[in-house]
Amino acid sequence: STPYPSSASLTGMTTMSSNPLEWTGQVTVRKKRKPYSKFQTLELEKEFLFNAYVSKQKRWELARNLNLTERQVKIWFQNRRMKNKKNSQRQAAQQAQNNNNSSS
Amino acid sequence: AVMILRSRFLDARRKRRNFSKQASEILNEYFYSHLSNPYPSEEAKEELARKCSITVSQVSNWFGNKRIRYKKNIGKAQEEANLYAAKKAAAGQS
DNA sequence: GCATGATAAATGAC
DNA sequence: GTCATTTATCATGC
Repeated sequence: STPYPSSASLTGMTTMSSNPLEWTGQVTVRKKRKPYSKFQTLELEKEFLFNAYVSKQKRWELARNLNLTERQVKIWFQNRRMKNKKNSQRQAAQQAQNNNNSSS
Repeated sequence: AVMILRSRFLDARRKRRNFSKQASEILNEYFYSHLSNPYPSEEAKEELARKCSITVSQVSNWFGNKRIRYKKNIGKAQEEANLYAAKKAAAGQS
């Protein structure tokens, strides 16, 4: 259950004896991560406050106003929801820890 | 703007601490003993988290950073790899 | 001054 | 859609 297709046969490393670790090879060419501007992040956060799930119409508007692609807006909301979830879990764990300490 | 400032205080990077020597030892031993597939299962992550006294997310962060930084150092010194490889060999002796 | 841990964009599996 | 990742970047430790 590896995250990426480990087809090591495409770069001709079949007879490479020095490095047999297939997981070190990245197959796909991914675009470089580029941090968003303060304005872009702020506008996205404001919309996220209204609803964590953005409609296709709203997504199109955000993409045009913030000079982003619809795919970038979609992924931003996905990542933002994961961040929210993670923070909720963190707070829940912290609260449980506090309850344990107070009950002892 | 207020939310940005608030998020700065919730940002764990503001209060980052290095892991203990024992924790780093445990994580490195697992990494180099599973070098062919350094992707611990959820159960393995939980066990590592307990042994290291850190959270599962911190274990995931550590392996993510370790994998990418190991990959970038292939072809360079990598004496750390040799160190743990020797340690593993010594442990495997009869 | 880099080493290190955590987070922010971006991808792919499912 | 979620979610475990990869990767660059950030912020800190020392």
